[in-house]
Amino acid sequence: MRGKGKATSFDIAYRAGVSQPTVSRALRGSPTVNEQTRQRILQIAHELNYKVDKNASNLRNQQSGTLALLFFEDPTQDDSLINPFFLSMLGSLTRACAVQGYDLLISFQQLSSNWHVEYEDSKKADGLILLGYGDYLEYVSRLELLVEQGTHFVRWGVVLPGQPGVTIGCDNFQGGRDMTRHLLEQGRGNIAFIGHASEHYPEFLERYKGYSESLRNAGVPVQPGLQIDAFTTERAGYDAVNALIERGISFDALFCASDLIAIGAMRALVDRGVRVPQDVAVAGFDDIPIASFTNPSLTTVQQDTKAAATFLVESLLALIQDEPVQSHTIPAKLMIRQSTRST
Amino acid sequence: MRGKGKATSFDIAYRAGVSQPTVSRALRGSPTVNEQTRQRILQIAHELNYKVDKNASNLRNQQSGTLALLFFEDPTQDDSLINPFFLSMLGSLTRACAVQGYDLLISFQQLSSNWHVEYEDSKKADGLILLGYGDYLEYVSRLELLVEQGTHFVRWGVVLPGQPGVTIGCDNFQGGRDMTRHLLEQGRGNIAFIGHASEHYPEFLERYKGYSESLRNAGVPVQPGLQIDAFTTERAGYDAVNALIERGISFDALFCASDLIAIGAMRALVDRGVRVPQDVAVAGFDDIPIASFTNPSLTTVQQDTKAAATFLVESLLALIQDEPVQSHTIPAKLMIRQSTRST
DNA sequence: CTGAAAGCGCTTACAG
DNA sequence: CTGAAAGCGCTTACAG
Repeated sequence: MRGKGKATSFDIAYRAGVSQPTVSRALRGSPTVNEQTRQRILQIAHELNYKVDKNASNLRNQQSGTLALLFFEDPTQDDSLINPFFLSMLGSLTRACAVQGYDLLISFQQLSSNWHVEYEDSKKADGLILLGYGDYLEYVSRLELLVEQGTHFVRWGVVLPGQPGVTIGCDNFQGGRDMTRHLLEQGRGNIAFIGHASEHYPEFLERYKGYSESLRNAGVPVQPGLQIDAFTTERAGYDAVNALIERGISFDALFCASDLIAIGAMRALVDRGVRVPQDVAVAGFDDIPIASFTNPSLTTVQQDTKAAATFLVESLLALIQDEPVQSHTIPAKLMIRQSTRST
Repeated sequence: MRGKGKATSFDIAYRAGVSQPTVSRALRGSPTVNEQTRQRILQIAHELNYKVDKNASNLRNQQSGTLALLFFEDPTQDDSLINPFFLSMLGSLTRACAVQGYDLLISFQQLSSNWHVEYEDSKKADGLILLGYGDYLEYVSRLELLVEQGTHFVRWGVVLPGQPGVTIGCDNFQGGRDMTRHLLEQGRGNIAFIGHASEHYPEFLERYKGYSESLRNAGVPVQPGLQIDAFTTERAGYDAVNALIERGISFDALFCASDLIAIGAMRALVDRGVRVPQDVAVAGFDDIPIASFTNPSLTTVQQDTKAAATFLVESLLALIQDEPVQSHTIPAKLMIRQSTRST
């Protein structure tokens, strides 16, 4: 049935005894095609295992039916260190795209590369989804450039006033606040915060601000010495806890800015014979799949990746259709497990 | 500088005072273009922020410059349960594609869908990379169909004789054998195997066969009661250990067919007050990033995802160029950590 | 070294 | 309801 090349709409037209444009119309569900004719065409298309050539239709339509996910990371990061949270996002995004009939092109970018000019221009994608970690202050200027260029994009991050483009994010502040309140309720008075708390990492900063607010509300002083920088890796969490202990800071709870940090932190505690949660409660952020299977299971803040992906994709498609789109914050949800049980 | 639409090669030709084909040649590095002319064209292209329209060039070239990663899974799987091992593979694949100048289109497929006919036909991808888990016997017939159709594809899995298509896989047998020998050397005599051991899941089966061989070599009888089915999730590992204990089977080591299973298994042991590794040694397979941060750190078998991705992509590109390609097995590497320390 | 021409496979006004 | 025509932006023989 199939010759050397794949069947084209001309092949179908020939067999159906109609013109090629009629085939195109029938296949695209145009209401102007006679129902019998359409049925015949669909039948033949099926027999020939015909698929519309996307390159041709996209060229003609000046679009691609594809969204590009640009996952960017610091150059220092290793492939295998990708935060499982982003994997969940990736899975959810792929599904959200499929629901809308779009393909997802994925590209891992170093922050150093010029990802911000590559994609839409080459017409491979109708819009960009930006996801990842790295120094916000370094890439915010690129966001401005994207806006200037008229590139369609959405990003996952913290919604800030005056920010270029559309951002979808979880309510990091609320998550940080709720978690800290929970720790206080469990009778913990010396809560350390492990993670960066600067404008370079706005998500972590928001979590820290939520933490600070809850402390203040409870009349507990916010001690700068209880905060220690860490990137979102197990290694960083491990090292941070050791550094904290070596500084001679005493604490009875660790609020870690991510689950990976928390897992590394728990490990450091255990290695020093500190019991979790009896001696020190540990909490994370993200609710990665492994969080309920650590030992003890990890109390954390859930970011709803399914909702996030749906918002990201729908917002991007709206942008592509020149509809007005607002940044949006998704509520965070406390997941209380064993690692913060009362003493 | 830029009007309503993006710049095309005609815009550049106009400004450079040459014909459009010359622009195309200059941009593609044809040696027949005058060097001065080329420089002028490159300069103008840069000024106009020109990018070749991939839809047009792909249509003309009858190719896409894109590889599609079809990640398939059982319908029961949840987005968030994707094995971190596949994330590592994904990261490595993306990089391997980038090295070759290809984009990677990613698609999550249910085993039930007809992923095997969608991609190459619609010219969105020049070839397919198949990755995932699920019942091998269910999809092997689809592989045959792919071969029949002349679809270019490679898959990650177990290399078996007479198998359709090209397969790249890790040496699961060797990994299983080495790990079991290690456990025996640590003085463990009652090693349970947690994971499916049937032809439906060839990777697990190979690991089980390696396990069996090491036992036999050591004169230890292979007891069917010491094997218990489990999919590759923490939950399955957790449940399997409980089932094993409730069956009244005694064991002093668990060789888990994946790290996720091992993590769930360790959790189940701890919940019952069994000490790891003092009472029971636990080993996994995959060496996912978290393996070195579990408590105790997890002894496991490393699959080299960077090598795997390189083989997969290079093999696929060779297939696309109609070069002969062989299936290939990559050595597995023992990673000994705390969870299997001698008692 | 360069240009005029053809064509990749589709979609959509336009005409009937 | 359907067809003839144009054109999306490129690449590559072919001719000079």
